[in-house]
Amino acid sequence: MITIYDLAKQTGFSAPTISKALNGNGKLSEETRQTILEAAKKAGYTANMAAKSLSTKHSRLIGVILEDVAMKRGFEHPLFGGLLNKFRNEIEMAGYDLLFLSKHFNEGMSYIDHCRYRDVEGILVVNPIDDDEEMKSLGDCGIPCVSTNEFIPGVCTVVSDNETAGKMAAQVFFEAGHSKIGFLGAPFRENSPAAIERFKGFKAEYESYGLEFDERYLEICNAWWNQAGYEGMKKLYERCPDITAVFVVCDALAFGAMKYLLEIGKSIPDDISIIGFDDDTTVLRAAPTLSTFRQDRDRIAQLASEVLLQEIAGMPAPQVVRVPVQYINRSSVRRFNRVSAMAF
Amino acid sequence: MITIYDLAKQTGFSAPTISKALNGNGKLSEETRQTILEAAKKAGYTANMAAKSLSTKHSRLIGVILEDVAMKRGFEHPLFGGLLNKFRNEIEMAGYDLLFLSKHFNEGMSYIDHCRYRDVEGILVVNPIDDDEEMKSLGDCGIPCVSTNEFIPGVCTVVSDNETAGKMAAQVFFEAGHSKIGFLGAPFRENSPAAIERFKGFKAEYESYGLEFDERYLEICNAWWNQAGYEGMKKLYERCPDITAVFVVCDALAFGAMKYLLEIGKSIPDDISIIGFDDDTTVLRAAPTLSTFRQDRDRIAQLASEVLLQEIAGMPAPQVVRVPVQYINRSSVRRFNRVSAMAF
DNA sequence: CTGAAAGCGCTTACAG
DNA sequence: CTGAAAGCGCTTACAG
Repeated sequence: MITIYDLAKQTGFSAPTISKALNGNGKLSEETRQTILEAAKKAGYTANMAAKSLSTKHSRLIGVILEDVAMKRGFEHPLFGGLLNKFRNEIEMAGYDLLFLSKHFNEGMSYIDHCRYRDVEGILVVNPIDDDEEMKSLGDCGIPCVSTNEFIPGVCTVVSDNETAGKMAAQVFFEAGHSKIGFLGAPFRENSPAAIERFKGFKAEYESYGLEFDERYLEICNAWWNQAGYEGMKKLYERCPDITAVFVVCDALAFGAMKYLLEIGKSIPDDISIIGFDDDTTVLRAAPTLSTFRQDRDRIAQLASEVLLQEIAGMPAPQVVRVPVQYINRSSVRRFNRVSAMAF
Repeated sequence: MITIYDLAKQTGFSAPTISKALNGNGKLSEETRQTILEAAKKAGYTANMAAKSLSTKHSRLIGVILEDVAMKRGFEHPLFGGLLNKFRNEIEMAGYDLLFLSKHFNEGMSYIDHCRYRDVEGILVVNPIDDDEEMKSLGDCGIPCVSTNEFIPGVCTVVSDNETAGKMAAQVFFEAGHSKIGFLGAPFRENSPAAIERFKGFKAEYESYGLEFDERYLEICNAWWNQAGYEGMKKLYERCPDITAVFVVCDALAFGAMKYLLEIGKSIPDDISIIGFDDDTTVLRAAPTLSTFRQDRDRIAQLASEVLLQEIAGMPAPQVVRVPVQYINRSSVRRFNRVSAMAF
């Protein structure tokens, strides 16, 4: 391993001068800078980040909270995997590396201790454990922080515009001639906007048509996973067999719901129309292909990295950044003809 | 941030003594060790890894090569996402953190330079770019290395027993009464065992029944992705409409193949049976559910981490470690009755 | 424009 | 069993 001192010897300059040349700061004659850079290149010099980090207090590390227990699926999450790809690219362009925060060291080191241990400069919260007490203190731990789902006090959240999406879902169904529309939700957790906000928008739009939303048409599944969608759909359908459409709060649940409906001999969309949420990478595999709202993973990741980098640079961050969602019409929504549509 | 010197002042011992107590090495009286540990706990002391790393040359970092360009899908890969979850857990239990190696810094830093930059102690190669020249030198870069797919000179590969799986696929079909069996492959790349080995086993088993495998029944799709499976299946079927079964080299391709077959009005498995490979997390969503070979992500990850940790500890590694694959029978294979079966 | 000195927080021989 | 000294590779004021 070759160091700054080796370069110093080779070029005849001092270590601090080498450092300045390499980092492009301080005043140096163009000539010596060139000499040094060439020597560094020739020698195959690579800086040692541990030393840099120790003396500058800048580790160039971004901590990521991404859990894989229970229904959290770590890298396998259908939304967060793509988001992380993009976030990683953005952050690397800025010279940072990702470091996954963990509580698995020494009988349960906290996330914040892990950050101190590695001198992490910023934190991306993707997927914390439900109701993790530590989340409450993240906002004032002194490390810049951004979240891409959960609301955390004092932390900027970059998240899809769920409420508008909920409204759009209701609109799509209304315009296609539906009026008996079910809502298949997931647990309404205070800090997790996804399910609550989508329902809020959906209900508001529904009622803006002068109708009252019957709470019997709302079924909250007990998780975000296929089987929960299957069971939720069963309950909803058995309670309200008159529904002609269902807005499902995520694609995974929608697949479960479709499975149930197909099993009992219903046709989608002829008997029952479905709209999902996420635009899961595998949506195209199932038949019928699911109409859904695409969450813009790339945009969320990009904005999250921008906000975080700005915070690291000392600038303030907004409390929430909303990212528009796109409705993708495939083949799970039936359009009634004009007459039927006017009939409701 | 509290340091070892703070603890030294508080307890009256010297910095080296604090260090020994904290690390549990060197000879120390049980009493002073306890005093120091308590003080550290009380003060909320967290070691600084940059300093540790600089003085010990041990970063406790494992570099991971995981690309997301082209058909590589980074965190979204259906097999590698789960593998990484498990690998991450294993490696964290051993006190290491993951660090994703990148070529995105300073106009194209190499993986190896990235490793030196961060003092990475070991490398996991999950998903390199095809024919990356740098892979050739990885084996003798001096950093312990393990691969979970690609064959790399001088690097241990932990990988599914593809050849046996290929044999099993042929067996399953034969036992179900099929004899006109197609093979839908993916690019045969020299260093990438998946497609080649599965075909090799399949063909060997096929021929062990005294039949000759007609190369017209082999179709190589041009990628590992749905659309390629669709197109490959179209070619294969148009060339050999007499097939009653197809072994597809991965589930993603199988979904595309099934889509084509369903579109032209074929029934699966009544007209054509399909066996896939991987056991994609979303296999259950499509109808019919795909019979496939489950690659044991957890076991591969666990063995890879064991091998890597051992290498780091200075022990030699085997060249290849094979992990058994499990056939999962779902609903995409038709069983002919005994008479038909005897007829082939 | 360039360099000598000191420091970042920790560990490693080596004394005692 | 405990501590003084030196070093890991780099950077930051501060002189000159």
